[in-house]
Amino acid sequence: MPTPTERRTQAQRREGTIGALLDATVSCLAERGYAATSTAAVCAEAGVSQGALFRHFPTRHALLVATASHVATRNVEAFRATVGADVDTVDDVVAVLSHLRTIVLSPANQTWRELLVAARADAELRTALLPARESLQQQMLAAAGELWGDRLTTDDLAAVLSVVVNMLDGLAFSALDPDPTAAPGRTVERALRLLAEMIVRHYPQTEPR
Amino acid sequence: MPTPTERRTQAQRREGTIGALLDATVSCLAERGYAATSTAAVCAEAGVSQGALFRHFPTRHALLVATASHVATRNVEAFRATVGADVDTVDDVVAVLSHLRTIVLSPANQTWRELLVAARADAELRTALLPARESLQQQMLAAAGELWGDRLTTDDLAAVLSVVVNMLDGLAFSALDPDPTAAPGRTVERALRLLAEMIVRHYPQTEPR
DNA sequence: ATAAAAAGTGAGCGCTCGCTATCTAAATGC
DNA sequence: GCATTTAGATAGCGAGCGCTCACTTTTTAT
Repeated sequence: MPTPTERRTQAQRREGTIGALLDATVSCLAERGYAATSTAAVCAEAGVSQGALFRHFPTRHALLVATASHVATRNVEAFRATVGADVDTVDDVVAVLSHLRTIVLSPANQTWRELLVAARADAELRTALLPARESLQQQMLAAAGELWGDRLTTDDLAAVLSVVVNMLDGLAFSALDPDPTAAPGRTVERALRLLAEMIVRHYPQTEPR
Repeated sequence: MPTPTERRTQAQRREGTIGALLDATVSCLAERGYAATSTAAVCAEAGVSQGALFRHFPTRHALLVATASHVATRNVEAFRATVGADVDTVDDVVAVLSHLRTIVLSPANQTWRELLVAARADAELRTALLPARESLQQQMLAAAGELWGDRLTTDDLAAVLSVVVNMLDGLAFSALDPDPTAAPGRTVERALRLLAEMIVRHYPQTEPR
């Protein structure tokens, strides 16, 4: 006799399969890419039938948009978690940048980037992703403000944030190798340290606390 | 009677259609994205039949790889053309960065980036693109060395190049709007100027010429 | 207990994909 | 001039795509 599968309410069943589908979409996008994330692949990964998918999401587009906002909240939470340590020396900034880099290389961020790239050629997806993009940027700015808000103006903060996250995103795009630490020549580490040095030199600490 | 179509050698015909196919692939990738760049779409854009495509390229993969090296040479040429002006003041560096940004947003670079993203989920494409990637990076480093080689060591040059091009690539990925100049708040311009200021402060000019 | 509603299944439809086979047109070697 | 080789056109094949529909299973309301 198989396990009698304890009773669940309809809301619980619904929530469960929707969550499984969203998680499956995230991992599919992160490790197979946008084109290979077919509805069949997602359903296989989630362990449900295609009919179940199309009951909760009217179209593939809707599934992807829902996944986008799903990972967007995760991403901003991961970013906020980075904030917290004091950053005074160059080494402190290097540590923050390295930590940010691992976050940027996480599956959730890979997923987000994959959707952003797909949105460039897809007007519907682009407009659907717009609110999440703006909210994400705003929340990241707010989180950064809690860390360095006493040293930089909001404009400067936005500028340095743009430099840092865009550089890390660019690195993530050009880092095709599965093992990013085995980069030849350590130019990435050098670049991150250079950026840290430039930042602390340009925005020296106001005074020791 | 239709135009009698002046006589061409077989080599000329071959070269002509191959060039048309490569150019069509570039524009398709740049404005429709990787997934929508089907063999039918490329042939329609190039004005040839599918049979003609598969005569010269055994598979879609081969067409894309050929297109990759095609645009790679264009990109390094465009980058070299940027080198030439003296860069002493912050405004000079800002001008160079802005020019680099327009290059990075060009169709040839969009194509290259689209292929890079697709290569992340495609092992064959990834290995096929590897030599072009390395040669591109090396040539860009050499070109940068001609401009700033007298001020920076090779390692420092590689680091600052990594920071600059990765940030510009990241900007290109997050710039989904067709009109990049109409960005809200001018944070991009602020970020570019900040980066320029940090660079000239960190690497001051040795002496006036 | 039973009817209604919601959740989940799986076969399959129309369509487009990359690619092939068969053909005609054009250039080349003799 | 004629046979051979090369370039290009066209129809269509098998596979996979997003998605629908008739159906069963599970929960809910009475």
